[in-house]
Amino acid sequence: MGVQERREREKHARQEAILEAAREVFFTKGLDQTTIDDVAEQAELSKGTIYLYFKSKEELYISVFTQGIEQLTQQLNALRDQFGQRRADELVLQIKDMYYAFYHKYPEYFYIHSLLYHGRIKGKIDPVIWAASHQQTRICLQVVSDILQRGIDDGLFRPVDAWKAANSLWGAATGVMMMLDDEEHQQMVGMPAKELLDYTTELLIASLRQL
Amino acid sequence: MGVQERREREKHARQEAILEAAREVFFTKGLDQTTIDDVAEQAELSKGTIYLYFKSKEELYISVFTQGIEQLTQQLNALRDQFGQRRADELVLQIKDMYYAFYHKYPEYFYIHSLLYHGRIKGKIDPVIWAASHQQTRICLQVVSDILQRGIDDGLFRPVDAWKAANSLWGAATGVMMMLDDEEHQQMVGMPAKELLDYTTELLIASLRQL
Amino acid sequence: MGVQERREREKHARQEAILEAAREVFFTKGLDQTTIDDVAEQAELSKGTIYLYFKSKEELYISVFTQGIEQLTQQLNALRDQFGQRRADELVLQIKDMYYAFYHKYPEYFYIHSLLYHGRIKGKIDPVIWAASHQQTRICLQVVSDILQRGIDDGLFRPVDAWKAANSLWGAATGVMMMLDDEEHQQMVGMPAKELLDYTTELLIASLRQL
Amino acid sequence: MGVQERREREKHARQEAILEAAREVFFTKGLDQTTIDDVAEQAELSKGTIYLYFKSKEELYISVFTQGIEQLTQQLNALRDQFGQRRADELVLQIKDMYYAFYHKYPEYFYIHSLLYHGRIKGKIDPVIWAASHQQTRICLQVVSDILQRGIDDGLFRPVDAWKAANSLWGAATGVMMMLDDEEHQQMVGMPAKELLDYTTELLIASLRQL
DNA sequence: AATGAATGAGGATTCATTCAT
DNA sequence: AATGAATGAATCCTCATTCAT
Repeated sequence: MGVQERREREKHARQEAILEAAREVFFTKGLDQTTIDDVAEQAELSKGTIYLYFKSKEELYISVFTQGIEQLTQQLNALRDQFGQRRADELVLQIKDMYYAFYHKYPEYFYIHSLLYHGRIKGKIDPVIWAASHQQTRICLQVVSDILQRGIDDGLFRPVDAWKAANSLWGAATGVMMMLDDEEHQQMVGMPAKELLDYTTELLIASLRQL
Repeated sequence: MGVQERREREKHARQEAILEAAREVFFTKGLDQTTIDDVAEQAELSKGTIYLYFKSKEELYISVFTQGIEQLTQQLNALRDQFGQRRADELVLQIKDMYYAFYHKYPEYFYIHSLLYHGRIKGKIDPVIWAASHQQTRICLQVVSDILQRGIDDGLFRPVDAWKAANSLWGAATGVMMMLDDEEHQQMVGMPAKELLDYTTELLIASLRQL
Repeated sequence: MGVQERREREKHARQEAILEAAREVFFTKGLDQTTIDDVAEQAELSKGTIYLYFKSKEELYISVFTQGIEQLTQQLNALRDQFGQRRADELVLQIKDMYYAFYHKYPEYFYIHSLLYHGRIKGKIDPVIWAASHQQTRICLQVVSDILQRGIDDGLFRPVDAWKAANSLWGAATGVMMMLDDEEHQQMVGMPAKELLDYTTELLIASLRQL
Repeated sequence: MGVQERREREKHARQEAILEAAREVFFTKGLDQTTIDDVAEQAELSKGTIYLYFKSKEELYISVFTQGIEQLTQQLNALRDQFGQRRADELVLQIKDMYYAFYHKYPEYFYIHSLLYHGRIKGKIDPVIWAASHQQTRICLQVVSDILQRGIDDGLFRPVDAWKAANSLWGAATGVMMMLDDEEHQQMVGMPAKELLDYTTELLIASLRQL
C-alpha cells in the first residue's frame, strides 16, 4: 500500500524535476536550439528517462509552458480572494506587478506564440495537454476581466466591455515587456521595461476611469 | 563602364529576388524550420548561389527583417510629409492602420524578438547589418514620437514625454496584434485583431488628449 | 513437496502463456520489428518477467518456432499411426493439407530461414534449444519419408529415393505457399495458394506413381 | 553539352556503385541488421551521399531487389530468342540452371518475401518503384509460361494450364533452394541444393510430358 | 517471483556549408 | 557567376537489458 503511494510520489517528483531542468535550458536556448541531451544533462538523468516521462521534445516544452501558466493562475486566484478588501484599480495594478514578475522569471513564455504561429508545435503534442494550455490562458484573462467588471459595478470605471478591456490590458502589457526584452532595444529606448510597463498601464487605466 | 553598371544592377536585382523568396519561406516556417534548400527552390536558384549573396542563413534572415522595416520606415517618412495637412491624432491613427497592414503582411517580423533574445542570431551575422537593423527600428519610433510631439505643441495632447508615449503605443499595438495572431487564441477572445487594436489605441490616445 | 510441484506447474504454465503471446506478436511484426514491450503487453506481464523465463529476445523467438514445429510433429506422428489403415498416396495428401493448415496458422515459421541465414539468431541462443529446433524439422521430414517408403514397398510408387522425394515434396510445398503469401503476388498469379499447392502436389505425386 | 551528358553518366555510375555496395551488405546482414553507415562505408562514400540517391534504407533495399530481378529478366528474354532453336523442355531446364545461378549470387532475393509479408517495407517506398518490382516478377513468370505453352503447342507437353504450371515450377524451385540454403539444414538433408533442385524439376517436367 | 524505472548504445535522417567544375 | 554533388556533424528517438525494491 505504502509502496505504491511512495512510487506515485517519487514519479511525480521526478517529473517535476525534469520540468524544472527543461525550463532552465529551454529558457536559455529556445525550443529548437535545445537538445534532449541538454535537458537530460541538466536533470542529471539519462536521455531515455526523459522519454519515459514525456513523449517528445515538443510535449515537454508545452508542459513547461502549461506549468508556468498554472503558477500564474494560482497567483491570480489568490488575488481574487481579496476582492472584498481592495479597490479594483488597486487590484489591476497588483496584477500588472505580478505579471511583470512572472515575465522576469519566465520570459520564454512570451515567445511560445512564435512557435504556435508556425504550427511548429501543434501537430506533435497530445491534444489534451494542448487544450489545457489554452484553458489556463483563458482563466488568466477571465480574472482580469472579473476585476474590471467589479470596478465598473463599483462605479470606479466607465461602463466599458470588461472582457475587451482585459484583453487590451493584457496584450499591451505583454507587448511593451517583450519590446524591451532585448537588451540593445532597451538601450535604444532608454528606459527599463518596468517603467514603460507602468506608464502604459497608467495610461490605459486612466482611460477606463469614470471621469 | 556600362557593363559594370549593368552587372551591378543585375546583382542587386538578384539579391532582391532572393530576399523576396526568403521572406516567403521564413514567414511560413520560421527561421529554424526553414532550410536553405527551401529558399533556393522558392527563388528558383541553386543552393550555392544563395551563399554567393549571403554569408549564412542567419544573415539572410536578418536581411529580410531589415528590408521589411525599411519599407515601414519609408511609409512613415511619407506620412511625415503630411505633417502640415493633418492633425496629429489623425496621423497616429493612420500609423496604427499602416502598422496593422504591415503586421498582416509580415507577421514574422514580430517573432524575431524571440530569436534575438536567445542569442540565436547575434553571433552569426555581420555587425554592420545588425546595427542597420536596430537603426531602422529607432527611426520608426522616432517618427511616431515626432508626431506626438507635434500634437503636444499644437495643444492637442497633454505635455507628456513624447518618446515614452511613442514606445507605449508601439509596444501596446504590437502586443495586442501578436496576442490575436494565433487562430485559436483569437477564437477564445472572440474578436478580430483589428478590433482589439483599434480599441486599445483609442484608449491610449484618449489618455493622451488634453482634457 | 506438493508445493514444489505446484510451483513447477505454475512456472510451466506461465512460460506457455509467454510463448503464446510472443507468437502472436512475432507473427504479426517479425522478429526485428517486435519489441519485448510488445510481448510483455500482449502477455499482460511486465518486461522484466519475460527475462525471467527467456534469456533474450532471440531465444524467445526460437522457442516459439520450436514449439510450433512440435505441434506439427505431433500431428504427423498421429498420422503415422494410421499407416495400416490408409494408402500411402492418401496419407501424403493428408500431410499436404495438414501442412497447409499449419502454414495458415503460422506463416512466420517459413520466414525463420531468413533469420537463420543471416546468422541473426545463431550466436544469441542456447545451443541446446538450437539443436532441438533442427531435430524437430528432421522428424517432420522423416515421417514423410517413411510414408513414401511405405508406398514404394506397397508397389504404389516407383522405387525412388524416399528421403530425396520427401525433401522435394516438402520444399516444393513450402515454396508455392510462400510465393502466394503476399497478397499482391497472389493477385498477380490469379489463384489462391491452396489451389497452386494442390496442383503442385498432384504433379509431383503423379511422377512418383508406378506406371 | 558534353558536360551535362558526362554528369548524367557519372550520376548513373554512382547510383550503380551504391546499389552494388548495398547488395553486398544487405545480403550479408539482412535489411534490419544493415545500417546506412555500413552501406556508406562499403561504397566509400559519406552517409549523406547515400540519401542523395535513395530516399530511405527501404527504398535502397527494394532498388537492389528490383535491379536483381531485372538481370534475371534480361537473361530470360535472351532465352526467349532461342525459341526456334531449342525444344521447350530443354529451355525449361536452362531456366532452372539460370535461376539456380541467380539464387547462388543473390540468395537474399528470396527473403524479401518475409519483409513484404510483415509490411515492413511497403509504406516506406515510392509506389512507382514498388510497382516496378512486382512487374519484373510477372515478366519472369510470363517467360516460363510462354515456353511451357510452346511445349504444349509442339505436343511435347500435355495440354495443361501453362500459367499455372509455370507458377508451380517457379514456386517449387524457390522452395527447395531456400530449404537447403541453411548450411546446417543442408547437412541434415544430406545433399546439395543443386541436386534436390534438379530432382524436383525432373519430377515436375516428367509429369507435364505427353505420355 | 514480479515489477517497472533507468540506462545508454545505436541508428535513421537532415541540412548548413564547401568546393570542383 | 552559377551550379549541385558531397560531406559529416548533429539530433531525435528506440529498445534490449539490468537491477533495486
